Amino acid sequence: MYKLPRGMHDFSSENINKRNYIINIIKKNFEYFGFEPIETPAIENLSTLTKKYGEEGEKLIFKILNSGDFIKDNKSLFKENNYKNIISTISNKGLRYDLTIPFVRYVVMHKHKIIFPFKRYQIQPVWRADKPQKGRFREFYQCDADVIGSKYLWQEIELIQLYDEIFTQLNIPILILINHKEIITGLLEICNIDNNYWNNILIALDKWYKIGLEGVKKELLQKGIPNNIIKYIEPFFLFKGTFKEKIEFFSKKLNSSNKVTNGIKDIKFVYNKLQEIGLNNTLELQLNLVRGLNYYTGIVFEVMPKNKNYSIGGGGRYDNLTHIFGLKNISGVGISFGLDRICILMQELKLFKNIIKYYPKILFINFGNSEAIYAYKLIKILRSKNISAELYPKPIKIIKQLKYANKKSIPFIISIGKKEIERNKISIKNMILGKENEYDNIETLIANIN
RNA sequence: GUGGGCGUAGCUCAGUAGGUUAGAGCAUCAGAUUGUGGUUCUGAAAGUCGCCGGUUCGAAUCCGGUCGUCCACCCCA
Repeated sequence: MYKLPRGMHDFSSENINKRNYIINIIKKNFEYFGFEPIETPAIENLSTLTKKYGEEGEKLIFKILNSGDFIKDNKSLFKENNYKNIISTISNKGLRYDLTIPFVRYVVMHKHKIIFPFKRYQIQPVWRADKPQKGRFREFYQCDADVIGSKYLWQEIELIQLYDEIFTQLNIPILILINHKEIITGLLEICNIDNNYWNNILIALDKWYKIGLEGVKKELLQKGIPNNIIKYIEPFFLFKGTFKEKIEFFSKKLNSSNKVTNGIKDIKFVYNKLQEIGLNNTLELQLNLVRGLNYYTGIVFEVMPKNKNYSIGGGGRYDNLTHIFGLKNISGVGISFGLDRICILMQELKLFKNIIKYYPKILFINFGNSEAIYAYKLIKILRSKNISAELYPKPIKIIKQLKYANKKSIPFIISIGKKEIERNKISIKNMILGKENEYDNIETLIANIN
């Protein structure tokens, strides 16, 4: 039998309808918030894709083989046994890995005609050659909204409102976690922790909600972080309290660091303004929220469904991303929605109940060629009035045709046979109530079924 | 990239001390005197037991490999 390549999935129309429902709400709000759509190609040059991702990321990029007979021209190539050289000779293109890098590339390429700050959104699939597991596929959609060219915190405030609004409309109660990169790095500086340890510490912290405090401590010890340092930083991550109490605690204990002070100032600003504007969901300061080791530079956020411990969205500010593409001093901030996980979650929460199936509303029974012509004249009128209608393609037994309607949950059946044509009536059956009605013309029928 | 579970009909699964012709339910298709559904009844079709190789007189069953899948780890811009 046929198999799909690893990590690839077909989507049924039911899936698509559900996904479109979510996408429509996201898109609508993106646009209400002033973001404009762009699309970029699935394939980018490897030189573009590998600008930021580093060693680990590069392994996860799907590479596309160059066309032509590259063996003929590089006879000695495979004898070298150097994987990197071989790859760079036989492949210079790859599938995009995320939407941010192509976006930054887009901004740099089109900067002459872009009005800054540039607010764009992008909803497209990305591909990663990762080993698939729960909620992780090799092809999946990202929904990103980014602002580039403004470093003011009002952008952060707006993006949090965007999260708040969209998840409210999707009926998903969430927790919006927020943190600032400089609070953590400042803390690490105060502890005099060797730079070489930073990555390991950040990675361990990022797993907090997954493996818990003990897990994080264990991993830190394993990575060679001295126990006294763990003891020192522990209270900051354990501190329980309201948003305000946390801010006070951190700024009092860590005021020796400019970075921390700066980070707290930003967080405070965002928090206070949002309090005044008002949010439907809870905003929480969470020091162990890390996200993107060398990517984000300022405020970072993450969205978790209430009472679940996984993320369905995240983002943050990145100051140096355009820099690597040669565009200096341009700050960006963005958020992303995990479409597939949101879909799985909504299924779990049974939030798809009210989504209309896109099956035709009316099925015409096929009685034969001459009756079908008569039917099609009515179908044309119905379709022009935005009522979906179809004719059963074969003049087979009526029982069969009705069974088909049943299976597809088509609510109405119109039978135009010799009887009806002779009497100049239209007979429509409501499949839910089991009742049949007759109308003199299609206009009164339309008026009555709505 | 590392480790583990799983792979039998379209779907959910039975089926091992290795032994004739591999089963069930649901779904599908056909019929129950030809213009009205969901029920019921009868019947049919459907599988190279993921694939390749090995052990054996004989393999769905044991062994090796491979592909797919699920889970955990690594990582997640």
